[in-house]
Amino acid sequence: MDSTMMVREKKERRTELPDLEGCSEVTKVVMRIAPGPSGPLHLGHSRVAVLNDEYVKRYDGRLVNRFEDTNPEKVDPEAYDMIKEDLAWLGVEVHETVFQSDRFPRYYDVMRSLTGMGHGYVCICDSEDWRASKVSCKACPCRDLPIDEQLDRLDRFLSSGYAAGEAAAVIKTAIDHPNPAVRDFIALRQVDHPHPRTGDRYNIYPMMNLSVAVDDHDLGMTHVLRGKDHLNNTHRQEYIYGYMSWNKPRFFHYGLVSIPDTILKTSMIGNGIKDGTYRGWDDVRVGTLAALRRRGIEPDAIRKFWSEVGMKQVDVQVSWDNLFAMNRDIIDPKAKRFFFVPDPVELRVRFEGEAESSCPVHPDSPELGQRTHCFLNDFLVHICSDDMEELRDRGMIRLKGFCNIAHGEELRHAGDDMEVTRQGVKVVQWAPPGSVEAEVLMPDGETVSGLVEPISAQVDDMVQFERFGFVRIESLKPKVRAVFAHR
RNA sequence: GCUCCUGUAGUGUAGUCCGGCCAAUCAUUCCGCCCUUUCGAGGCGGUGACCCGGGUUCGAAUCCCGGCAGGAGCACCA
Repeated sequence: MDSTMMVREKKERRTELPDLEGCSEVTKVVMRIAPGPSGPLHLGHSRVAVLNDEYVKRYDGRLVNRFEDTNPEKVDPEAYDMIKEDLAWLGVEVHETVFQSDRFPRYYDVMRSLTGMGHGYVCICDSEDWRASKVSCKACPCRDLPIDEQLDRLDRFLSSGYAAGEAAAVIKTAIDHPNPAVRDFIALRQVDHPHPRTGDRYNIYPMMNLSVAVDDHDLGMTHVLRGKDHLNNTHRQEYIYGYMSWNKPRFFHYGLVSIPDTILKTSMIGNGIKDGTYRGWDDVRVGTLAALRRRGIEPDAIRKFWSEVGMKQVDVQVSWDNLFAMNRDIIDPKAKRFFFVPDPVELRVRFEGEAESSCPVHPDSPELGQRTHCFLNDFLVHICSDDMEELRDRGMIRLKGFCNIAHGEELRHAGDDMEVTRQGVKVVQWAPPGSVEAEVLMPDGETVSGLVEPISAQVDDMVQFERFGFVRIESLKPKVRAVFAHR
């Protein structure tokens, strides 16, 4: 029998997203990502960016990046560019960029229409009272005033005729809606705080349910992907679609993401930077894309990762192991190998004669050549203190690609018979003469110091420090500095 | 409290709509072994899951009912 028939073909790992419903019913798929510019993107944000981008590419659609900068107190002016960089790095192709802060008059117009149709009101009640009447399904005194009066109030409100916080424009849903989270919601509020992009030209700001519904409609969204924390917002926005007789996009809600021991909250990271806990947005301890980039995580690993997680409504607790495994698949074939010796100790070796060491730059790619070093008589190299202990305990160790070292009266070159490795002698990395100081920044923020052989790599390259892990080279001079990715 | 959503191995995921081909897929993790001058890669094998209880049915991860558990929302944040 043909032996190849016995071998079961390895199934390809499927990371394909399921088809998106409703794509056949529209002429052109239009989707969006809607970041709030309060900081750069983190791993959590990358999920919706990747999913939208994947679908838009699959269906040859259009992707809009809409900056949701409707809360002037939360906007970080630098975030606009940081987010653009993050998206570009991820390989997300944005066809159009929209700023909500350019569209305030449009939101006012829609609110006027809604109010004119009797679907909105301007409430001047104390906010506590308004909320309290809502939970007991009762209309506040403002809600049922005649439309003319509501329109007068709205004009006054829009021309700053009220003090900040005194009035708010509200959209009616059903005051006795069984779901308290869906009853009447605020659409416009007054904030006397300058906006990074519009200064003090406007002080009436839309709440997301108004601006999002208006924009999703105006920009022709066919499919909207969002976290399930927006489930009730979707219900609220559906009232606006209904009142305005707009076609609704299809909505999809995916579950929330958490990653053990990882901070994925922009505000928390921002605070940590302010109080000095973190060194910046790319501090390796945080979950920003900037930090992951610095650690040598490839955008394609992130894309594959989210494609596999998909869009289920269940909350997911994802683990770094899965992401790292995907990253390793990508970088392993192209990462040059070098010896890095953490916690180095001297190894003075008695030797007479000439020898040359030789290790492949990459074990699976011989064409990349060898790393070689020449030795004449007694020599001095460095090995890791743990391996020195092993040498003492066992009496022998092998310097990878070079020779065996025996520990007797003195340390001596013990030939390079590789048979010893079959007897359990450890093969270790070592730092030849001419090695330079190196520091590896670990994910916990600590630094591991040591020696690294002269390396033929460039800044930003991913390399593997043998028996240590994959690292990204951050600088080569005056000393080698690298950032740890994963084993 | 109210409303909504969801429950497949440690983790992620396939299967659930249209019951049988599911003694449940793939990946990762962990543990062995093989290979390899790395604790990387590769190969082989193993541990490990349909939340619980009823019902319908010849047959249920899949349909129905009831529990239970987890999550989200009830903001002049997004």
